[in-house]
Amino acid sequence: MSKSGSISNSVIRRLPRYYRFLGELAEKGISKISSRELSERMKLTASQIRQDLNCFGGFGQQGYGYNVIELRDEIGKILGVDKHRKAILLGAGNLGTALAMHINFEHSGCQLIGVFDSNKKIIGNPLGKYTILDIDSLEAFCKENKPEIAVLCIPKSATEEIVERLINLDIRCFWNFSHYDINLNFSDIVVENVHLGDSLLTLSYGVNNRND
Amino acid sequence: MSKSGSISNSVIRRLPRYYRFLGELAEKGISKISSRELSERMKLTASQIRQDLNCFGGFGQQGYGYNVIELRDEIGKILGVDKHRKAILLGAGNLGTALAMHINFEHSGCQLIGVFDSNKKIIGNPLGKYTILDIDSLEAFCKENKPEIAVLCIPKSATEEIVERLINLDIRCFWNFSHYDINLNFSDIVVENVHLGDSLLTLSYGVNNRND
DNA sequence: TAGATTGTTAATCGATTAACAATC
DNA sequence: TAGATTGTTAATCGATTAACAATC
Repeated sequence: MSKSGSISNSVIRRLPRYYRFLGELAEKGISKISSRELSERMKLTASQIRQDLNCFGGFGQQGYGYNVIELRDEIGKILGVDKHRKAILLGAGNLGTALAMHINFEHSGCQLIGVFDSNKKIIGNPLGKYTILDIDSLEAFCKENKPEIAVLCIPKSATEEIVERLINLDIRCFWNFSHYDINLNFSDIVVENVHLGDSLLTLSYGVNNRND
Repeated sequence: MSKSGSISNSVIRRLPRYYRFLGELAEKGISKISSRELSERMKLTASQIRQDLNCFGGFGQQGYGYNVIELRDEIGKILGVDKHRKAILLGAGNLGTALAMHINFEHSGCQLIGVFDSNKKIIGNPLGKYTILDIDSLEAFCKENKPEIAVLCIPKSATEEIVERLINLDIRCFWNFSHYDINLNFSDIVVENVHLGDSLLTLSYGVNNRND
């Protein structure tokens, strides 16, 4: 899909934001945009935008700029939003509930097919369009449904054991909200960590050093 | 507090992780660590650790290494975990609830003093140790309590207006979970964005390109 | 055609890694 | 003292920015 072998992480992390901004432009009915215009809206340089996009191909037209919808769709394809990869969510606490209810998995290339918890008091309860499943049925469920992605909203203490079980079930992709640093000796593993505690501490640093 | 004028963002973003790892080492009763040992546990280079730490001062001892508790405490001070900056949370939906219940604000230099929502049906309800306050009382509350930080767990559509109100109330620090890109013409503003949608798309890219 | 704007190469800047003298 | 490991300088690497020829 990409021009060269591998794309730098810095570029990849900017793609979702391009995708989002272009989507908003399209909604506003703007059909054409130049790298300069886009750079002003996104507060980055036109050079960077052109460099980033050219990692994947020449999506623009000289003298004109970029077609908003076309470019958005191309970036969507690069991100894989058109895919339907099966995902399961572990941990139906407040955070797990928030994600299951409000994250648009379908528009992000995923299909959330099951929500698990270990708390007998909530197993069987509805959670939006899901029913909370017993973590004890994880193995049976995965063998039947073969999810590829696990969303981890479980406490740190439970994570190591759960990750091992998930690895044994051939799950290699993790959206990790637990405080546990997933660190495995598998080469083709994909982990996206969202460490909210670290994020708040980063804000705290900023708050305490905002006149530097 | 810092040796030189300003510390690079890359360094700052690693500090919370150092803080966390050192805390875990301390809990395990490990009192001394070298940059090499720490680098192996954290999967980064010893050079980088020494460079990072020396942005703030010489915390180690040649021939010995670093005292775990001492170093942790120093990094804590740099991050401002000993502060008690007042914060308010806007939006008591699933995500706001998750944060109010599970984030340890006190250990991150903050003090959560109020939770607001606009939904009349939930105003007055308890939320952990808080009572959900009416967003209409935001101005009165802030004038009396003078919070410095706002945690935004509100929908994108509401964010622009709320941010303007918060700015007028002298709030300059934002932990932003809304999909709205805060982009203001104030120089001393601090924003930590947590864009969960972007995060999932980044994972999606990884899932779809994991053999590159 | 002239003007605009891309795609791409070259220059700059910053961050990471390596090396080593200082020193505990 | 000898060994270990830091603090710090120098070298390398990668990412961003600038410049400009290609071209619509």
